[in-house]
Amino acid sequence: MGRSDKEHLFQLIAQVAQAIANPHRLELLDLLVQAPRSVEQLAIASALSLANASQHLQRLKRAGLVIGERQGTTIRYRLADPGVARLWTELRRVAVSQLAEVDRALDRYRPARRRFPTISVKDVRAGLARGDVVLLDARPALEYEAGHLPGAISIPIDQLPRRLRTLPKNALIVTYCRGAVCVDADEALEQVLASGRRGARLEENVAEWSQAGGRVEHGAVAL
Amino acid sequence: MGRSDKEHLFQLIAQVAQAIANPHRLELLDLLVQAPRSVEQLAIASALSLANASQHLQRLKRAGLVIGERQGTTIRYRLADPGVARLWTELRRVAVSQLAEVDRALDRYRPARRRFPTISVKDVRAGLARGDVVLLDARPALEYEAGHLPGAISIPIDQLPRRLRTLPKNALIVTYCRGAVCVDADEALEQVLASGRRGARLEENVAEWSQAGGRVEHGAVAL
DNA sequence: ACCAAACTCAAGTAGTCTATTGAATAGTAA
DNA sequence: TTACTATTCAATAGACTACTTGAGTTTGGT
Repeated sequence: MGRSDKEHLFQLIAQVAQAIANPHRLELLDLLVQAPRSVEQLAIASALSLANASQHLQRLKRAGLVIGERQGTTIRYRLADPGVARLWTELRRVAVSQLAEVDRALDRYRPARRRFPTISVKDVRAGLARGDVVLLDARPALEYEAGHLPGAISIPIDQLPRRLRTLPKNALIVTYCRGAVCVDADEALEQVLASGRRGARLEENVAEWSQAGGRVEHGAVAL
Repeated sequence: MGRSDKEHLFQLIAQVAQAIANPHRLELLDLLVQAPRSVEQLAIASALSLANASQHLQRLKRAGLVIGERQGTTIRYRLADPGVARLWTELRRVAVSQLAEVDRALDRYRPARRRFPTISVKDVRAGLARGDVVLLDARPALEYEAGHLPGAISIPIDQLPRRLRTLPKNALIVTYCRGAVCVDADEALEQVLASGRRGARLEENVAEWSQAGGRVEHGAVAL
């Protein structure tokens, strides 16, 4: 139990940090927080070459952050533990609050984020209980099926233009997506507001909702 | 708001992760979670050369994780935000729970950790309220002064042999130190138990106690 | 048995990170 | 001014990391 044991311990913990110390691997994690996926799906979603995505995923696997399971001919990767989602959330929070540069990058990526109203988890819960809030999940159907907020309806952002008119006129339409580093809910909210409806954005994602004690529903899109 | 803005955003967040992706910088952070210190103090405590410690600290500063303030001739580094301590805690938790290798390294660094009884924050609170628990802070006095659990007494591990007899015989002696990656509380507990007293170790450190809603006391050693 | 699909592996190059050394700077004290 | 202390800076060699390309492996279908 000397210094070399201590160094070894910190060395191992640092290896986990190294695994998340790469922008592409963070994007892969952010995708996997939403839903398990195959290597090819992940490569496409993150605009990586197949071999590159595979290698990044293996690095995450070696660090114990994700698990890859063979399902017939494909390999399905998923988060190894909900703690991994918490780690990613905490990293994002620190980065956003401590580096002004990250805040500026967020403004560039999500130019509308300060213009639009936001709403808290607590107020959404109350609104759902009263029945005067409609929760709109703007993510791809795949992610909605893997887990969504109770009572949320699935309208992937690319389907919203033709399904906008099905939304009630008198409710508050609350949009959400993958969370702080995702624009889908912003774009959905833009269309909602442009249609004359009232709306707000929930900043949290499904993982954060769940961490805040919220129940998560699974299963197919209700039609 | 295209892919390049998204890539830039992930790039910046990854820079924060890179800052913690080094064993020496993690050790520096672990020290700074306990108390602010000068470059020289940090270099000595982490067994780094002065120039090397300085460079690592600057990297942490650039990532917004620590702040360095000139105080006369020395520069005092401290955590930039309590969120940084949470990030380090979360990283440690994920590493310990997901990598069996980390668990083994912990066993080597803290061989007694499974032999000795542990106690939860909740039970310590109750025991303190009843008055049948003595809380022993085994860290250096500097760290005790920067913040300790309410009612804890300071007996740095190197002073324990000669102050052991001042501890009551009939109370439960609960030891704590910097947390999961620190052996001081183990060593203190070993001596406490060897003296025929009852004892237990608190795994949490001051930062985690505080995150769990506990109050933290500041100020000099009570004699 | 053979083929195709979905991944993984190996090797190479360009780029990045680390620790050390010795020099430079900013405050303090005489 | 000068000397001294605490810290930072600059340069460098050696060690890792990332992405690409092309070849290899495993599974399922025909």
